Amino acid sequence: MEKTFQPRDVEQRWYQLWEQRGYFAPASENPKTANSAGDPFCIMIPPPNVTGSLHMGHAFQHTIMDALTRYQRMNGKNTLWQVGTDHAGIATQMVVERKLAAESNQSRHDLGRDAFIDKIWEWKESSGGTITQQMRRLGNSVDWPSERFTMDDGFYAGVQQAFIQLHEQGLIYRGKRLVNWDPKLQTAISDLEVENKDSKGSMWHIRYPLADGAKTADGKDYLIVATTRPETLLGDTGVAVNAKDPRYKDLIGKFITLPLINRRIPIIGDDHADMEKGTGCVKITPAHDFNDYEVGKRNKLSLINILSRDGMIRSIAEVFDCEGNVSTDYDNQLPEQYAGLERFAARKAVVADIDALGLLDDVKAHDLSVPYGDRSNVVIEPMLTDQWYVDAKTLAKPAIEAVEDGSVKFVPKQYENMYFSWMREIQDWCISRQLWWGHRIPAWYDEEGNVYVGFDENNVREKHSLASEIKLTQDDDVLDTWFSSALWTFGTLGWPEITERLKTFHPTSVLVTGFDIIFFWVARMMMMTMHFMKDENGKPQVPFETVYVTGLIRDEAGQKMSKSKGNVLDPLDMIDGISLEALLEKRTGNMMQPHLQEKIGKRTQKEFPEGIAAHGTDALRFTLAALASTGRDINWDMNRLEGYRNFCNKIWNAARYVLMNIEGQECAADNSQNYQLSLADKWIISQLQKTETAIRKHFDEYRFDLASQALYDFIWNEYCDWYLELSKPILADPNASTELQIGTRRTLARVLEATLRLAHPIMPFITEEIWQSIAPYAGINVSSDKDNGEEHSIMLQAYPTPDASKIDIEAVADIEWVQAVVIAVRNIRGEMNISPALALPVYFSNVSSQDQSRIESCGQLIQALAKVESLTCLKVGDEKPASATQLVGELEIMVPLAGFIDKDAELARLDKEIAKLDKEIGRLAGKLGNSGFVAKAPADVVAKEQQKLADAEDAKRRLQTQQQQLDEL
RNA sequence: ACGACCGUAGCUCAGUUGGUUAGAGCACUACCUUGACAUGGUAGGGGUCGGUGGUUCGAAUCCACUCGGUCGUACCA
Repeated sequence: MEKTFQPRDVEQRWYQLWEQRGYFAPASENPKTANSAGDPFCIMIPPPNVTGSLHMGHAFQHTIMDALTRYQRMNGKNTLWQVGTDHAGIATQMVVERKLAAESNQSRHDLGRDAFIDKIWEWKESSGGTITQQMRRLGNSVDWPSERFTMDDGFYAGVQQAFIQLHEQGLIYRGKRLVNWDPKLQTAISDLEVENKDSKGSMWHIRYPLADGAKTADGKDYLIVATTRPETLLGDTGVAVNAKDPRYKDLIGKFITLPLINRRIPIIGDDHADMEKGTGCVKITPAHDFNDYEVGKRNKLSLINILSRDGMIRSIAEVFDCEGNVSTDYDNQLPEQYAGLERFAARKAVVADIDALGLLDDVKAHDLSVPYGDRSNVVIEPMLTDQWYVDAKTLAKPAIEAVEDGSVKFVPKQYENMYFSWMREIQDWCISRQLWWGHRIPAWYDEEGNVYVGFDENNVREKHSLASEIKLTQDDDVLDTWFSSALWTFGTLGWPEITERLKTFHPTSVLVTGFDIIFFWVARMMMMTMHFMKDENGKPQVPFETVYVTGLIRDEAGQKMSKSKGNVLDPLDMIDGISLEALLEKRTGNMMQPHLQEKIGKRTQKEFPEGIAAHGTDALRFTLAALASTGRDINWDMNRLEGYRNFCNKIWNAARYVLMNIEGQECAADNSQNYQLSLADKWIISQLQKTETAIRKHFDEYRFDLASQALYDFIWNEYCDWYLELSKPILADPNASTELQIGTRRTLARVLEATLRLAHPIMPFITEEIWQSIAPYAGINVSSDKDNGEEHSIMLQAYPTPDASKIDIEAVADIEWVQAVVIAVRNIRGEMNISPALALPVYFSNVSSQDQSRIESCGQLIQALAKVESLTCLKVGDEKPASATQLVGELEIMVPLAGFIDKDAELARLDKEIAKLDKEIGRLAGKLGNSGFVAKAPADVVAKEQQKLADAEDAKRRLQTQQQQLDEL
């Protein structure tokens, strides 16, 4: 074995082997294991965006999913980790558009829809594999042969089926509504994709002249409305006042002459107008504001759309009545000076013209939050368009109940509130998008505008008995990407076909995802799945039983990782390492905002002056697991990664030690040899059982941080620090019995072997690599026997199960005593600055019979671990040498001064010890002196405290005696 | 404005239903190349658990208020 662990050498070798041998497939589909396949366990991957590459958040979630999958696979479950990618409508379309523009200076319109979609597929074939390769590097045990893509034929058919069925059931409808419109991408987006940003703007107060000579109560011939978007006045169809407002209530039913355009619009009474707020008068623009839209509907106001789809002022407005039908109630001519003006330029022009007319009453600075498209980063415009909607309220009902009654559980639980709050106020879901890349809406229109829904044109004609001469055209729009990913859990398993997999693995077991997509994805999967999937009794099936919600991975300063901040870390760079030059290129090359380049470069240089060292996949995974306390964001810490890389090396070297000592030696692998277990053997075996219990519990409770901690603690602080050291004196002792040495070798091998299995779900590679060498010494045959098809991998071994009968309480107590004595001697050595090379004579006094027998049975261990030259027990009455003293319970441990201990140093050390005890005694005495405590605290607690006080007082007394004696010398 | 979460050692984080002297890793100090490992060993230093008040015999833990931070939702004529 190499002296240090070299992850690069082992990782890919094992991954390829696992994949080739089909170890990731469900046991039920492997002829060798089909009969013994246990209960199903299934995780659906949140499909990564096909345009993307894996970031630290993926690495984190994938580590958790893989750990769960491997853990359950080793527990004998029939496991499936279903993999796939999402077509990511807008994102992918934008990537390919940009590429097209860069390469041939063409737009997608130059190319045409079909040719453009071909381009996307080409691009997907050539670059869509990035993620899957990265997942292989992370060791993810996903079932590759069944990988799905949301635009695959089978999945596509499922999406169409879902749409058609929902439409037939009246749960999908088409309507003219206000939507969030992205003028740059020219599509509707959902309000979840809108990001509200605070900004400083103005509030313009505008005079609206009253028509027909009407006057306000105080004699004015105008009303004042306030607005942050003055250009929308071109679309005003009313002014609202509160019907209770004494200032204006008499004006209700009268009219305003809209400035600039001389449109005669009614004054209406509506509660939307708040008497306390502003002037009490509100301009109503139903086609360009969500609140006004509702007011308009209530008051039967017309809708006037003044904007084109790209956010320019139209020359001719679109006028509709309150039902959305084309109307001639108003003149559709808009002032020509604004025609074709971009909306923000129009704002300026309108304000200037109003001012010129003397109608600008006031302008005030105003803080407001402005909606931006999260992809396009332009201001979103409420826009009146025809769109398809899902009746979300109906679908949400059972989905809410499933969480209420515990059919679906969130971990941590508090996310259920977030889910409820959204689901209970859910609005109908706009599912059409004006894009080319996606699932095209399976709806056709005849020339009268009648809609027919079906799988394809023929199917539609047949279904509706349409003559072949009737011309049909398919809807141009595609479905929201989340519509298809809402079908993910059952669509990937073959639905609408009822496949074996669907029957076996649905509902799935656990969903691992970020809190940021609970609304986007989790809630929608709940709605769709429960609508389409029913069990044999017709009861809706949930998509998954548990939702494990992860936090975000942030940088070390708690900042979100983003390209524009230049603080993004690539998980593969943690694994393989990267030079500073390459990292700089990665962070600053090909930037959308070149002006940030210098800042990011400097920051990177400062943070990683040497680049990043290679740490290996196992260290990365262990770090992520160790930081995964539930539901909390993680501030990434390179130092922890380094610490856990060292941990990998520690395991490696422990294995090296074990192999060095068992190779070519008898270790009772097949139990054909007699062996005897030492106290140390029994102790480490006991500790192993406890660790197994703890780690299983932690996995079952999704506490990967605690599982990692328990593993780390056992391997480093028990197995390496103590057990390996305890094994040395036995193996090195020429007088030790053969049986005892065999027992030690056997324990070295078997405990390590079990520990590797314990660690495997988190650290798959290093455990497999070592396991292959160690397992034969633990009685496991690992050679591939092609004839009977036997193949061995730690992946397919059983997860360790604790055996309470192997816990030897006495051995544990004995070794803990040994540890205490060894630490006592080491403490003296350390505090007295005695060279570790120097073997010390040690005296014991106040020796109980139990101490006596322990000294006899374990003296050799103490000598070896504390570097002690001789052990001498003093009898009662024997004169104690002048020495440095430590206490282990009643037992006094002494290292004589002669030769190596400075008297003053020892006196000072005793002072320190006594001061510590004094503090303790004071605290305990105070507590026990409190009558309330003694009277009310449980008896065992009081007794415990009393014992502690007595022990501390006794220890103090003896240290003081010691101090006195020393002082008198 | 409302809600959720967070605030524990220099840094990143644990701390189970209230009950040893509040833990870990990294960093720090001293000593050490000892035959698994210097990506290491041994010993040590470091925290009034954001603040105030309360409940309790006892509070990092429960309650109220408060300060700071993150996120979400709402409002924004």
